[in-house]
Amino acid sequence: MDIAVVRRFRRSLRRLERLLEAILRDETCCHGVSVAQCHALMGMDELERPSLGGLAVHMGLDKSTLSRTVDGLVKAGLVLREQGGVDRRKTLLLLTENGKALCQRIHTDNDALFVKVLEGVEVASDQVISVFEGLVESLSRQGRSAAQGSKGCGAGAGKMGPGAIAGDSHD
Amino acid sequence: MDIAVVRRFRRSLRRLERLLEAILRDETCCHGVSVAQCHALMGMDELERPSLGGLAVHMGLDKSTLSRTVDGLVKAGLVLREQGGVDRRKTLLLLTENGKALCQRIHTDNDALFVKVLEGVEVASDQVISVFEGLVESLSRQGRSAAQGSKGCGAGAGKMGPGAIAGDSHD
DNA sequence: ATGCAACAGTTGCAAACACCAACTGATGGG
DNA sequence: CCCATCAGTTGGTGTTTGCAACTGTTGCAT
Repeated sequence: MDIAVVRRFRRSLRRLERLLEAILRDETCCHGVSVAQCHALMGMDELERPSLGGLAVHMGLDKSTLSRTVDGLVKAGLVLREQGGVDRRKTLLLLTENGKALCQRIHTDNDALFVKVLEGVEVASDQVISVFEGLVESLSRQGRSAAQGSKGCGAGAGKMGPGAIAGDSHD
Repeated sequence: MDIAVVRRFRRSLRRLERLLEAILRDETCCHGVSVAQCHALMGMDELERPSLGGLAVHMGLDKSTLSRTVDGLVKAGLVLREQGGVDRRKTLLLLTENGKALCQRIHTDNDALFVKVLEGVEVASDQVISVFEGLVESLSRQGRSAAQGSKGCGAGAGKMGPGAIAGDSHD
């Protein structure tokens, strides 16, 4: 494979990283909640009454990190911790009415933004998305052996080859 | 445009964000320098003896942030601050021999990783890259027009740094 | 030349986010 | 009954970031 092509790709990826970073940093961004909180909200929206640990795995975060993030959401009245199930260790997370409403608003806004983004690409949107999904999928596979090796980072699987790939990616 | 398609895209984007976050966090990642430092190194490799401010704009970072990041690189003997040009306010940044060598290593490793990633996608690599570049480009445009007014987006001049963008995207 | 606005960079300060380690309480096998 | 294990919380720490304030430089206009 042509190295120049790879370099182009990596450069674009760096650019995307910075763009996302900048976009995320905007305060109007999440209608009052922080970025991490917003992500957690989206995660809860995707899963069905997840446990804290389950959501942490889903999001690739440490449970302690998520625990604190959820604290904020609970304080803001957007999320409830539901205890007292069969297993009293578990807390299930669920959105309050306000939480659901906020999710809706966030979705609406972001859908609008990304419709524009997708329309701004010359290629047909479904194609763009297919390629993008394929890319993320592949990165996920490759990245697993590269990054996940170092420590038990959430999802048990891990297996970890001895740091073989040392992939920075953040280059 | 079909909303379901947009949602799929957004979900993939969230996933990518988490993946990058996780990969970047790997300590073997940057051969001893931090992620931000590594990015700065790459930026200096792309530009020709940039000033601190110039690199900050290029990277979409506040000059203060970059100043501190560069501090670390200078301490590590990877970068030199070159003063005393025509304009004595400016400091030009340049890589030392060690810095250049590190850049090389980082490039080599990452090229290897992303060759694998690209090979793992079913579509031809040049196509993947074209689509990806188009996407990043479009996001950059949309992001820019979206807000621009909200805050001083770092490097004053505005001119087009990937600075302030109002949309969430971090959803 | 002098005075002043704009610029380049540094430093002080605070916030967000992440991880690991240590801890508490609940579960369940031996 | 005891102890390893699991779920979640809390304490501590590090990185990364931005804004505000400050120093020194430059250049323009008076």
